[in-house]
Amino acid sequence: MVSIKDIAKHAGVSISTVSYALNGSSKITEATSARIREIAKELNYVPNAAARSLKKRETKIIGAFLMSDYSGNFFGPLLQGINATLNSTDYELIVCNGMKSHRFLPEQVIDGAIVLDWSFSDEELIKYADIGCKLVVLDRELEHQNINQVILDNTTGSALAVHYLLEKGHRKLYIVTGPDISYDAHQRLQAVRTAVKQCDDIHYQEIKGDFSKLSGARAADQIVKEYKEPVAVFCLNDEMAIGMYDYLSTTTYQIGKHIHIIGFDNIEMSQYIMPNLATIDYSKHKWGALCAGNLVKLIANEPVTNETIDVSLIKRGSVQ
Amino acid sequence: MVSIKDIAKHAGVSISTVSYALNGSSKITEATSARIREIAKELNYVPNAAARSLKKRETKIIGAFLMSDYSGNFFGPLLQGINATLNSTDYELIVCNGMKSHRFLPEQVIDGAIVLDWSFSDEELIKYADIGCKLVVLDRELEHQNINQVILDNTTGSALAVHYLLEKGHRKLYIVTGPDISYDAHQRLQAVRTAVKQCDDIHYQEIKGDFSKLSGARAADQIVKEYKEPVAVFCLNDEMAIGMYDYLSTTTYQIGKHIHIIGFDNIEMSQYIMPNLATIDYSKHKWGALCAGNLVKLIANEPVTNETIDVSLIKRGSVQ
DNA sequence: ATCGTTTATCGAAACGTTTCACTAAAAGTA
DNA sequence: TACTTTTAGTGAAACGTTTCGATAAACGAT
Repeated sequence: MVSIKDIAKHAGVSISTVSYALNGSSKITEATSARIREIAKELNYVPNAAARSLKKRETKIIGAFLMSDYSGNFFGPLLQGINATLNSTDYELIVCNGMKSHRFLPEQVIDGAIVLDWSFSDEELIKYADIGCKLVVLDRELEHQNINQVILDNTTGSALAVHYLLEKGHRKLYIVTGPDISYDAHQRLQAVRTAVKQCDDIHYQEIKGDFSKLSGARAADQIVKEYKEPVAVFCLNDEMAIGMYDYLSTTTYQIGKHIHIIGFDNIEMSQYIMPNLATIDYSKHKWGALCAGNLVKLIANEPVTNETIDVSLIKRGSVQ
Repeated sequence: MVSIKDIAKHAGVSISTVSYALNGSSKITEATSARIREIAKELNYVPNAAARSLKKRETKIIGAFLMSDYSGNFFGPLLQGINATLNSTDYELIVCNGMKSHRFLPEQVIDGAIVLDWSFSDEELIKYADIGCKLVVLDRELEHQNINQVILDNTTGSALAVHYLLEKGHRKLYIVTGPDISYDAHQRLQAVRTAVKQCDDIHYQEIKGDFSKLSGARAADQIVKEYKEPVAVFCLNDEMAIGMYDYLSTTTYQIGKHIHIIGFDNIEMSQYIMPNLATIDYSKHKWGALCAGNLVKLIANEPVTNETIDVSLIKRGSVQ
């Protein structure tokens, strides 16, 4: 592997001169600078990232830690938003997943991270922040010098969904919950309970879910077994709603007639399945752009403030 | 940041002893080894990745370079397959995208890469392979000591699709092509031409596409404008077929009746849209697992052979 | 007791950069 | 001319590891 040292030898200058020249320092005269660049190109020189980051204590890489299964529907637009912002900086993005890559944070493989991943505990993230890691969290609230939050307005979202169902006259409500560790699931559920508490003439029942299609299908199974009259179901994310569609397509129950369903997230699929899935929408692109921008500022020690992403109701055929 | 040096000081030993101890060398007596580990834990020591990889010339990270827009439908299962294999090794995966991260290869940020990304030219990849990068390519053929191929059987796939349409009695065929730079698009198109050449009683027409939904919608627009009798369309990927669905839903033309459509890839969405999209399937999970396995072997300088992934026809309602 | 072996530890070099402090020559100033 | 200032370049230390070769102590065998 050709190093700066080889270039120095070829050019008959010191290695520091090469370093300065290659980094465009004005200390070096244009003539030698050009000659050095020339030689570097000839030798196919490429800087060694490890050496550079060892010395400079930065890598110009930021990581996105996303919940683990790459079920892309949800993350695609978010990552696009992140990249849209990052493209005008000198940072680049890597997407990480799985417990093993947690090491990237303390080992300084990356300069900062965007976290939407329950496999990190709050304690773990704080530990990393304590040793200087810069983090933007999308799925929890954490007050720390080195942590910024950009979170969804889950509370409003849930309220919108529940009120929509009530408005439509539904009085028999099911809710399919999310995993216990998920902050979003927790917030959404709390808001549902608050909204429901205000009406006393309704039948309300919670079914345990975990944000997966499969758990949505299971919930549908339970609902079908107990079925007596039309019901409305609020799935705490679209993925579970789709699982419910899957299951119901094997039965005679019709969505939008016997069973009314609303989801949360407005993933791409929700406007393709039939009937289209009513849901809670928010701009994933904007979310990504915002968190990336904040992370870059955080790394540069510029002031940043926590943000909340607005949500809105999307009425579609699955709720009549 | 606490380093091995701090531990050495605290333990009253040399830094080499600490290094050996932490790496579990048998040279160090268990007693001191334990004491050193103890101290390391107390001080919250974490190794510095840059320093280590500078010295060891490896990072234990492998990169997946995927075509750039994270439209997850396609890549999700592939990445899951890759991770399934990698989980039993000491490598971990990062997903990279965009021109900027090309640097990861020559700068030795990663030990190897899986490439499915037309933003790399063949020449560029060969240049990297020449300087020692280990690569598995999924979207081209490249013979090189440091490159392994795991590619799709596009030819069979296209033939299956065309014959299916012919079998169903269709004689007016459209094909929506892919981007010029894509090897897959190219191979699929060639196979279509070969298949079509064998029949002389058919009307055959190519429409330019680029694998995006939008280009599918545009193609649909053109087809509708020329419409006289029922036609069959082979979109070279599912994404474009879905764009076609989008467009046609704004018209009175019905899929499976006026316009028959088959795609390629069998992405998740294709079994949710109505009518379900006929397509060419292959196991993305297996594809991922295979290429990851080969890459790990390649890095370890074990022998690997190029592979081809089998494809199969999936008949669905979009073709009658 | 003596000599060779093994064992536990250490010192120092090396990986490829960046950057501070320095120097010699050139240029500017009075 | 004699002085200061600027310019262009150099040397060496440092970043945090790993690892080779050396060393001293402990151990066995004779």
